[in-house]
Amino acid sequence: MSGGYVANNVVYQKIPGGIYLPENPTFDLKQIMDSGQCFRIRETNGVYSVVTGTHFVRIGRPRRGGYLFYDCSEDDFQHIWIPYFDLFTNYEEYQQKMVKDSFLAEAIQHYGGIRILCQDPWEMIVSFVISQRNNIPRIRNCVERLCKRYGSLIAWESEEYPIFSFPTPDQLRGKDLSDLGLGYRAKYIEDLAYYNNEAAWLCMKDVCSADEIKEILLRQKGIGEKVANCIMLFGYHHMDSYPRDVWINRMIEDVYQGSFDPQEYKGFAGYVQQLQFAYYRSLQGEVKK
DNA sequence: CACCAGGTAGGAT
DNA sequence: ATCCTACATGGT
Repeated sequence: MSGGYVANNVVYQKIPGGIYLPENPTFDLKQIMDSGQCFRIRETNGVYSVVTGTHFVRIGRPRRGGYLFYDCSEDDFQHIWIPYFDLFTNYEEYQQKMVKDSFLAEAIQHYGGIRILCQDPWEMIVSFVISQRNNIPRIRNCVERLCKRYGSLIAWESEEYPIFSFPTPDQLRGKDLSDLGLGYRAKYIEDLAYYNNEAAWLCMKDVCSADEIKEILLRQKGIGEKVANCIMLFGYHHMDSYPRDVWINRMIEDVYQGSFDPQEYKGFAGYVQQLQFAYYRSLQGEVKK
């Protein structure tokens, strides 16, 4: 199979029931699922299910190999999933600029399939407010409970497994979130639901500078420097954002003798951060391969 | 029963 | 400005 359709420089094949996309060393769904930037990708029997907004897709690896199969329309593939997975960006270019650093060169060997997803800003705001002083499996559970309780039913992954959208500010407004296991973060999210609707958070990207958006984020209770940087990177795709959490700080101590300047990687510092985060955690035995 | 998890707010130096 | 501590919940 060669040639095919092209959208945003992405070459794909259209077949009945979905889309075939050639496999690519800079796109590994398992690595992305485990990277801690998204909390809603699930894997069952080798099939990944992904939700963004009110869209849902299953992605599998066909027997013959070399391709990923997307269970979606061509329209959704072009307008939802190519942007979501940032497929129009060439991550090999970033990687080539990173190999002068031996730790990053190793990180590419093990986690070069990570990309920076383009996720919904509001979903990132809530998810990363939940993330503070919390661990990744529990963040997942909290997000899932929120969706199940207040999101909209949008699809069925299987006969017994319904898929819910992430609840919008409108859907959360006025709700009591104290029984979802969110702990002290529930109040922050209850208040955030009043600040803006989902579309307003989204279109801020077109109206405001990155500095202005970050400033607005930092004014919210429950959002500090680290969470704001995560929202900027994963929600607003501000690739120069370099979130510093406990792992990144430990890594900088261990690997870079206490000083690392993300400015050296202008334009993709957030990608560098994700590879450092994933690789360093794996070295510390925090994640199982 | 301590300690920890992709931190932050609010108060005291 | 920088340092300190409480903070909900669930898992080792």
